[in-house]
Amino acid sequence: MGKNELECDCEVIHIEKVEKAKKSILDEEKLLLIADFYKAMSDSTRIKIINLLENNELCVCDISVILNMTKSAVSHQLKNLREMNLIKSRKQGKEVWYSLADEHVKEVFDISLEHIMEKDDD
Amino acid sequence: MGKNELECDCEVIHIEKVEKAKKSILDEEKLLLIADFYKAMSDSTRIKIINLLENNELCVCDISVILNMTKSAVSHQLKNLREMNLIKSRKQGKEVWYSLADEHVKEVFDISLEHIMEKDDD
DNA sequence: AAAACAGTTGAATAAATGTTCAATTGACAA
DNA sequence: TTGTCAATTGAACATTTATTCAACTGTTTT
Repeated sequence: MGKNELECDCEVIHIEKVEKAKKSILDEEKLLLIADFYKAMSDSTRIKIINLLENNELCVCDISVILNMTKSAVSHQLKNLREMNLIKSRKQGKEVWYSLADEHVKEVFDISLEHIMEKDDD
Repeated sequence: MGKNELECDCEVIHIEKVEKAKKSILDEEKLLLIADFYKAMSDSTRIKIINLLENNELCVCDISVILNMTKSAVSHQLKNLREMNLIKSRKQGKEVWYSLADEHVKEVFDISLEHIMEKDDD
């Protein structure tokens, strides 16, 4: 009685299954990092940028022209991607050149592309 | 004069780089699918659900108990995941059992976990 | 020093998204 | 049939997020 630690409105749960599942849960912190990692790629503008930078180093202006967006909008999204360590930048004079941070990003992108293509076959 | 096809406020672009980059762009349609795929995993509740289902088949009630959320909130997110083909369900009596749709999901999850762990080392 | 330009930033607006709440569906038990 | 419970649903609300706009940095050029 008193305050139930569960906010769930369930009567019956499968105790053993729940206990087993609880053991395989990752740290909340890690899960949040993973969610943020995906969040970085979950926007169409950002995924287009990643696609562009997969094999190219480009400046903000170039990306803006290709995506037909203002430099401001692109810059905001580049900031997002930079903060998530998905891309890196290099300043040269007035320009800032962007490229992917590492091979991991490419790997994940490619695997999800496979996933998408596979679903297309259905 | 006339309507410029570019909304970008740039004066100078790097034509060759831009042309080369344009050639490697994937179909807009595919890019949107990939973004949506990531979107499905970009929420903390949904990523927790995926983590739970990685090695377990659970019903809505179980998940609600473990995540300490209402069945309604969980059900809404399960619907999202189902519509994105990340999970599948099986009805048995009054209960609905959920599990991951296929190995791809697991793969992508594991690779991004690696990615996160690697960043931790910095 | 001043003008010009690439890029960034913060605040405001507009759009998308997650959770809550109340009502509903479908399966089982009495 | 009636009641109960697992699960789903739609609408409302609250929060997050993307883009726009205007102002601002910092670098190069004149």
